[in-house]
Amino acid sequence: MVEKYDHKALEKKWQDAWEASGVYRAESGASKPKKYILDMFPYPSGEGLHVGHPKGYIATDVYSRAKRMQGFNVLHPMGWDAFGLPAENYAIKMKTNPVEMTEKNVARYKKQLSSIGCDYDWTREVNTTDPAFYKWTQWIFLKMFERGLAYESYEPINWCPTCQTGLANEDLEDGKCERCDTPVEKKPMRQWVLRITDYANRMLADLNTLDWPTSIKESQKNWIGRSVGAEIDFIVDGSDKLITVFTTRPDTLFGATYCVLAPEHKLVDELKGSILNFSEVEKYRTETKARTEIERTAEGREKTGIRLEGVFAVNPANNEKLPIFIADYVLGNYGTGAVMAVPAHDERDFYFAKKLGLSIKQVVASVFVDSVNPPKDGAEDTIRYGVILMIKHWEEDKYLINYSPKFNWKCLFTGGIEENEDPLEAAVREMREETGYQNIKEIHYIPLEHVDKFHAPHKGVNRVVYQKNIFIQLADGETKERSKEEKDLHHISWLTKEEMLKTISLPNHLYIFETEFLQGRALAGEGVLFNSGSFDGLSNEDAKRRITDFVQGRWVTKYRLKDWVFSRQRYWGEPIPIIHCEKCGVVPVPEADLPVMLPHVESYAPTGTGESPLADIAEWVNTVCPQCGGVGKRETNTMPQWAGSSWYYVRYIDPKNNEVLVDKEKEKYWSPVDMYVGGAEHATRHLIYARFYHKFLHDIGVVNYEEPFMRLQNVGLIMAEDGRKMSKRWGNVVNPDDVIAEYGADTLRLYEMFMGPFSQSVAWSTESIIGPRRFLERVWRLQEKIVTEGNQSLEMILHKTIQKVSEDIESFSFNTAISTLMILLNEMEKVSISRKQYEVLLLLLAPFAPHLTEELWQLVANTSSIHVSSWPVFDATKVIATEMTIAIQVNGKVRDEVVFGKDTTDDEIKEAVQARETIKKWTEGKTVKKLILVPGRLVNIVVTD
RNA sequence: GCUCGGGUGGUGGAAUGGUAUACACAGGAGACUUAAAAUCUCCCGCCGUAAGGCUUGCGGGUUCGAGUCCCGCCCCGAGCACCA
Repeated sequence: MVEKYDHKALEKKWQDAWEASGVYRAESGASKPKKYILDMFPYPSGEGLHVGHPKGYIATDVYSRAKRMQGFNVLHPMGWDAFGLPAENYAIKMKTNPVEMTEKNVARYKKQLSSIGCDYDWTREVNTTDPAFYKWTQWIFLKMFERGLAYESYEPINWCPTCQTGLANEDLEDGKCERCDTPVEKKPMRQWVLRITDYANRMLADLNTLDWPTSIKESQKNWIGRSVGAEIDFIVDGSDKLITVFTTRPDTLFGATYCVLAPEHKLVDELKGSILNFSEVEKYRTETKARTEIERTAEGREKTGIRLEGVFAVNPANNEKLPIFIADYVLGNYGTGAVMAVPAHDERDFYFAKKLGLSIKQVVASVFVDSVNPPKDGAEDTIRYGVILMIKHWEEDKYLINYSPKFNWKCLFTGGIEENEDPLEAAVREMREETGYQNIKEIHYIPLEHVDKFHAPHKGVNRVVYQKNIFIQLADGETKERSKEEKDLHHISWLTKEEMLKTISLPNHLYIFETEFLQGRALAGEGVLFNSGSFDGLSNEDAKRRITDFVQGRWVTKYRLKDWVFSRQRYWGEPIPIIHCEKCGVVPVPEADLPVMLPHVESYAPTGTGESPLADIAEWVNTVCPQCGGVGKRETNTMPQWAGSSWYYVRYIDPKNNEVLVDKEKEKYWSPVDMYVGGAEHATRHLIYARFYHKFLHDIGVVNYEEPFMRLQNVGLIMAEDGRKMSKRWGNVVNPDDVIAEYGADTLRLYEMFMGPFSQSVAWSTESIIGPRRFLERVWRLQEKIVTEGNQSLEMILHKTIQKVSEDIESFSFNTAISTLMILLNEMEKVSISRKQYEVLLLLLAPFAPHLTEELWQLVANTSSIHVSSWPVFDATKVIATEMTIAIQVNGKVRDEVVFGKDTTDDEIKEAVQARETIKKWTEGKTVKKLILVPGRLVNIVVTD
């Protein structure tokens, strides 16, 4: 009888032993292939960990242990992202020093991580608040400054009135501060900005080289927001001023009916003298400024704007004079801050034009291709002009449907326009011929023309018909008798609007009918040009370039991504290493003087003046200008929390180097990160910034590779049992210390990996954790069953398990790896096992349950650690089956199964399955039409009556 | 609105176009026990006494065969969004 599984004693024992022996230390420059496995380092908060936090750390621990056993030199470090607002706010609230507080929190985090059994190489620990570390954060800033990538700006930025600091675009969520949910204001102030937009294109292009989740790549694509279009100059009539617009639809230039400037556009001031209603314009601009971003972009908000009276823009395509507006639906900080408005083909311009009664001119026609008689390749295109009529009843809200039995169409009425005929006349003529009705109360164009394309078989040509769509309301029910031919061709009846929508069978006719009821719509899609001078008939895609060239426009690429607002008016961050000198201006701190230490202050509270608390410390602020030796003042803004986290992973490679940021040879060996694990919420923040930093470091020769993280896995949240997020506020937090005390670290680890797919969020279950615990106890008790001669039939499942567990760990499918181990255990319990067989189970389980397996490993007479032992090798010859189970289907339904020897021929199988009584029952009296045999799997007998 | 990802038992979930519901939890029955816990054995998608039928959000399609592929819709989650 063996001892009971005592997780408490055993976990403590091995954690101490591992620490003493340093088994997890990574050695640079070893001859072995490397794996760099990384967690997103935590911000050590005062609240400690809940069970959700370690999920990702357990995963990298499992992965790194497996990789070490598979013969890799593994780097698996951990550190602390300790600067930032939460620590500072907490320090203010608790009236403590953030430095001391950080030390205390780090110690607590480290203890908790160790109690989970994580295999970190603590000799490489980094901390962003350590001057020896932030020296290099400042150094990178200096290098960016040198290259013009860090610059001062006075543009209005996002200001959080609660946190009392400026914020980057990335720090907002729906126009609110991501930290405290306060709506941000626009505040003009001096700030430091990083030119991240210079890297937009490379960051977008290189996404293709990364093995990252699609969702993260998509988020980054959306965030960078590339769009390709044209810049086109409109001359302001009677002046030398130009309005340069950016558009992705230069093909619609002939349809431009007005121009819109952003309210803050500088041209408004330049044209002041010519604008007749300037005071009104000023009023509108003031109102706009007062609106927050949220108000301005609120869903469904009516478009507002005001015309600049007395000035006109000239459309370079046709020299038409167009009115100019300012409107806040045009943004000052995107494109050129000015647009050409094409209401027929842009939804926003359409609503604005409708509201202000501006003209709408269609220049692109949708093309509808007939599905029954599509145009034939090689046949000649002939152009025709036609009308399509929507006819309304003289009293009721009913419409005339045209049923053609010959073609089986249920549609509107159509006809051709004869030479020199007015389309409206043609419409009336066709109506009288086809319906017999005579008198008209109202007739108007439905404001969207389109093109129909089909093949006319009797002529052998393809027809391209430009259709004008026309609405007619009858005056009365007077009819004239139609010809027999017309009567046969057009069966007519009155339907309600709803019935029409259900009945009309041609998509183009349905489209016309709907358009009339919407009172027009913007056509944003593809089509062919008309009303566009010599460009008529071109596809709009072809027309884009040609019209841009025609008006000497420039083909350009724009990004949604904004430059990174990099200064914070707060205490707890890296000081920006800049000195302001009255004589020399902005002067960088010499490299030799780094780090610029963060001084101790009496009060950390933000000043709210746009200056950080550092500004109050005269002895720190006042310094000497390194250039002229005169009076200098230090920059008092600090860096955002993201600064340190944008490059920390490089420092783990060479954490103690005082000469350079990282030794380039060591960097070459360890980089890039092979596996990076963390939350999806970092998609458009940390993961964008770090890629930008890395590319910069590559450009200045500090690192060897273009991208920092080759593979990324997202960790799904662990929710509380009530389905909500775990939070003090809800009182639903589960503390890992309690779980470890009751079930042990190995059970916690196994359970968190078994809960479900790794990247998916799941609710914690107090009930389910018992499963993994029972499993470990059964593994523990299995040692009693070891005999000298193990069961040979076990070899097959053993090797299948080796293969499956290896693959599943590689793909982060830990839940199925564990279920495979459970299946193996179920099988092993049924038979006698050898020591070697038991050891395979232990080795495969070791990454998940490091303590238990280490103990058992040494109990069954091994002396070295299981965690430096070799991973079991999969032997394909061991999994060749001697027999196969064949399922028998009749018409796709499983009716029986039979076991055959592996050498049974196909013909033997086919014969045998049909001879079975269980199958005859289903095939009797029927003809076997077909027999499908899937080797090693099934037979499907297809029968008919 | 655009772009992704997803929808399978009571629950968490599994499934290269080839026996849907593996593995686990919960539940039920039994064994051991004075008893309970722990452990072990068996049952466990739905309808049906059974034979059998039905079942992967809904509706179509391709196929000998569809959770898986294609088309249309509904719902949930994520990112972007007055971005011209």
